[in-house]
Amino acid sequence: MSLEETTPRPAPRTARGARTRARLLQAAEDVFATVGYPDASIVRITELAGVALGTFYVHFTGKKEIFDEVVRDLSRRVRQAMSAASSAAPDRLQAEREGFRAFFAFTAEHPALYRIIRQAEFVSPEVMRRHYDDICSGYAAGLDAAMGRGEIRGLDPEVAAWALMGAGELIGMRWVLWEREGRIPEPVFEQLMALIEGALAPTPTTDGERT
Amino acid sequence: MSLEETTPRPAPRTARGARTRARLLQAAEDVFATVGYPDASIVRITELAGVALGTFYVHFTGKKEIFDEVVRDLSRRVRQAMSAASSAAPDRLQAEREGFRAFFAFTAEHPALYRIIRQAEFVSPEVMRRHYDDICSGYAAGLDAAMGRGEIRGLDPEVAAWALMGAGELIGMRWVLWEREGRIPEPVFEQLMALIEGALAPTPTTDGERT
DNA sequence: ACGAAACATGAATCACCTTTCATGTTGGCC
DNA sequence: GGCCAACATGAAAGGTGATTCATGTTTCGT
Repeated sequence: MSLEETTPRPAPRTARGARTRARLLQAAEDVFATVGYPDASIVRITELAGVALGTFYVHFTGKKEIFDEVVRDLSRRVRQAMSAASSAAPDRLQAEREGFRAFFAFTAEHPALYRIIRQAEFVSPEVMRRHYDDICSGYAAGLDAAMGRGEIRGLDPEVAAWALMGAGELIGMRWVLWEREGRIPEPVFEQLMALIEGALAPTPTTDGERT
Repeated sequence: MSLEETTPRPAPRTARGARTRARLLQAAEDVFATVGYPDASIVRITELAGVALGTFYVHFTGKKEIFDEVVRDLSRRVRQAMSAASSAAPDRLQAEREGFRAFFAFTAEHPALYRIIRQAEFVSPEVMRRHYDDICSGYAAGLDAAMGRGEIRGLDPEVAAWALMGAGELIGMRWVLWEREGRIPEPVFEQLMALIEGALAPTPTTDGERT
C-alpha cells in the first residue's frame, strides 16, 4: 500500500537524456502491456529499451513512477483521438458515433490502453481515477451542451457520461480486445448506437415521466 | 506468461482440512483486495489466516490457483445475489431494477469483487473472461425472453447485455466504490434506470426505424 | 577546446518470496 | 485405544528483483 509521494525526477536537461527517457517510457508501455505489472521488472524494461539497469534510476524513482507516466500518456492520447474525431460532428448523435468509433479504433491499435488502465486499480488508483474523470468531464460537457440545444433529453450529464463510457468499455473489451478480428463488427457497433440513441433520445418513451 | 495448467490440489478429506482451506480463501480474498496481487504474498495470506506457511501448499499449488478460486467464488456469489433479486420481478424493467440494486448492494458490501476482478486481466484472463461471460449469458437470456414477450424492443441481446453490464460497472465504481457513502445515491440510480429504460423501450423513439 | 554538470554503466547489496521437506500432530475408522 | 492417512509445521534452500553507488563517458555553454 505505498502511499508515499515519490518526488519525481527532474526533466532531462540534454537531448540525450530526453531520448533515453522516451525509450524507457516506450519500453515500459510494451512490457506492462504484455506481461503485466506484477511480472514487469525494471531489468526487462531496461533491456527492451537497450539501456543499462542503473540508467533507469537516473530518470525514474521507481516502477510506480514510470507506470504513472505511461498511464498519463496513454490517457492523453486516447482522449485526444476521441475529441479530434467527434469535434467536427454536426450534432450530438453524430458526435457519439465518431467518438466511439475513434475509441474502438484506438483500442484496436493500442490494446495496451485497456491492459494497463485495468491494472492501475492497485498500482496507482489516483491516475486511474484521473483517467476516467478526464474522459468523463469532456463527455459530460458535450452532453450538457447538446441538452441545451434540445438534441437530447434532459438528464444528469455526469451519470449519463459514466454509463455510456462503461458501455463502450465493455463492448470494446468483448469485441475488439477479445475477438481476433481486432476491430468491432459493424452490426455490433450499430446495435450499440441504437442503444445510445434510445437512451439519449429527447422524447421520453414512457409517457408523463416528468420531474 | 504462465499458461501451464496447475493440477489442482484434491479437496480436503476431513473437517479440519476444509476449515483450514476456507480460512485461507477468506484471507486471500482480503489480502488480494487490500494490497493487490503484486504485493500479496503467501506469507501475508497465511499470517492473516493464522496458519503456518507450509500449510498453504497442502491446499493450493500456488498463488495463481488460490487467486482463481477466489475469483470464481466472488463471481458465483454476485451472480447468485443478482439473479435471486431479479427473479421475482413481474416484468423486465422491474427485473433490471432489482438486479442492479442487488449488484450495487453487493459491491458496497464486497468491494473486493471489483478490486479483484480488475486484476484478473493479467493474473488469470480465463477466469476473468469467464466471470463476464457468465453474468452476460444470464442477462442476455433475460433480455431475450422479455423481447419475446414484447416488453422491450428488438435488439441483439448479447450486445445489450454487455453494454448495460458496462454501464452498471462504471456507475458502481464511481458512486459506490469511490464515494465514501458506500451506497449509490438514489438520484443516480434513478438516472441510470431512466437511461436503461430509454435504451430498451419497445417503441423506437426515432420513427420508422424497423429492421 | 575546456570543464562542470548531466548522463550512463553494471557489479554488488539487500530485502523479500516461493517452494520444499523432514518432522510432528490430529482425525476418524476398526 | 490404536493405527493410518490426512493435515500442519517452520526452518532452510534457492531465486528474483529492486535499488545503490563508485566510476566512466557525453553533452553543451562559454
